[in-house]
Amino acid sequence: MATLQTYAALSAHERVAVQAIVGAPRPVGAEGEIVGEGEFSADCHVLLEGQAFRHKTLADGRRQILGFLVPGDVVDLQRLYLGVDYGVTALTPCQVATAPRAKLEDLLLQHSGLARAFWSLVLIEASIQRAWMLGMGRRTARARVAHLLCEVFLRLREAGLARGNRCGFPITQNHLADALGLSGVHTNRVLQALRSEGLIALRARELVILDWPGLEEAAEFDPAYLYLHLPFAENPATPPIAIP
Amino acid sequence: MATLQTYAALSAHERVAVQAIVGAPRPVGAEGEIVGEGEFSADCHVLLEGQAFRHKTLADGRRQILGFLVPGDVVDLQRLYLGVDYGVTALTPCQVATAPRAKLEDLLLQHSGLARAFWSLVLIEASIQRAWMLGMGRRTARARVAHLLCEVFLRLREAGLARGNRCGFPITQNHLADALGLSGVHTNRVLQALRSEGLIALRARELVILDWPGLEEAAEFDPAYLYLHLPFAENPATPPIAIP
DNA sequence: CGTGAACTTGAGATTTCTCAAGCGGGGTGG
DNA sequence: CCACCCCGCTTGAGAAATCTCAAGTTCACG
Repeated sequence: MATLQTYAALSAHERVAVQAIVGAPRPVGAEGEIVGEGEFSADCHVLLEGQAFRHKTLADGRRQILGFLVPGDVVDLQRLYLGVDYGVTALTPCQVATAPRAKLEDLLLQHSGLARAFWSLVLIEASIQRAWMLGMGRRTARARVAHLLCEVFLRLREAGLARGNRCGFPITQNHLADALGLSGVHTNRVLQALRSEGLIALRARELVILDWPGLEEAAEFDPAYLYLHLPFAENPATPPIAIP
Repeated sequence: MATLQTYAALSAHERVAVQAIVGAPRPVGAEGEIVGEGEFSADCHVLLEGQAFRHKTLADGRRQILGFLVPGDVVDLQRLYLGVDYGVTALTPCQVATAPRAKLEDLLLQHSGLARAFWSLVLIEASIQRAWMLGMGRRTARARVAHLLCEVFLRLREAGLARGNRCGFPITQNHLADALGLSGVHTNRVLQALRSEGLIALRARELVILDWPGLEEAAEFDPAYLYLHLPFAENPATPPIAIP
């Protein structure tokens, strides 16, 4: 809800209308399946708490991660008019709310503010997908890794999950590899390079941005494609905090 | 319009309403810019005739093609609520219609059939993008090339631009390379392999599918993600036509 | 303390890239 | 009507990036 309101001013009436169709949150454990790959459901889902990722798998088991979800993201808006052709898996314990597809459709037809907000959500999702395509097709491994770290950090911060220049980071190196189209080994080596250059610290499921401008430069990162509505400063402060 | 109706039954009233806001078609020559990268416009555009592609470019000039457009596709639906973060370039001479963004938005709020049709368009576009991500991240060069050929052929056929097992193919090998995240040289070598295996013939801007089942297998292709509304047979016939 | 998942490291194998040069055909101006 | 030219395609060969396989190592957790 917080997220929806970011993309369009919702009237009190609209907020109530949404709450009226949303079912009780369902908890999903870490590693748990939020949506099975290709699974049917009469409900759309919203991630209220926790982090998750969307993925597709090839016949031989190779997996591609299609995106990471943070609290406030709609898990399977695609179901509004089509089926779902991917799976969604929890990275941390999650709370997932449901909304019946048909009722959600009615809501969008009746409330222009909601329609606008949901349109923005899909369009931004598509925009992020295009940024990933550019990265996988044309960026070096180093730039790709750096770019994804920038993206995840900003999105987590927008979701209120960062403290200063650090955030929880439940994404393993193999997840990163599957998201970037790299092998786990190579991803590991690139991360070590970024660490040794003093750009980041990453361990124990926590990411620390040590040099944001440097990381942005390594990634050729421009946050425009995320369409963030930054209530904070444009860039995360690179704080005068000593490396632990 | 033909395309829109594919995804939702439109009433006569709705069809008239769309036609009322669409401006005169604008011709764009081959290689011409339909939408400049990041360019502002108060109009959304529809490709009426011709073929085109969406692309993004990195600072050093490396280009990633994000998708190919066939007649009936909306060029920049993203403009409905966001700006556009890519360019669109014509592959062949095109006719492009315009619709003022604000009027299009009103239309979608007033006509549920239109809303449904346009929602389907974005959702399918996003689905295709995910399929490309899977390919770029996790498929071999050979499977990637084969997959794209399958996709383009089916989409052109749906647009009425194929005759039997052949279609015009204005996409150069460098375009394919930029779409697949490969180099031009390597793309060339993969195409030669597909030719020598008797799967395709590709020359003089025409693609001939010689062995559809074989090509599908090479690509691990499943057309579900295209959400085609095939009025024809499920698969293109692999005809008993001799290789020219 | 024991354990397992995640992370590291090394080394050789592949894929894919880059550079560089030549070929071909169909479009066009003479 | 034909020769020329350019763009797209083809080929070769060495270089670079990345992968795979196979062992460790570390650390959070029970």
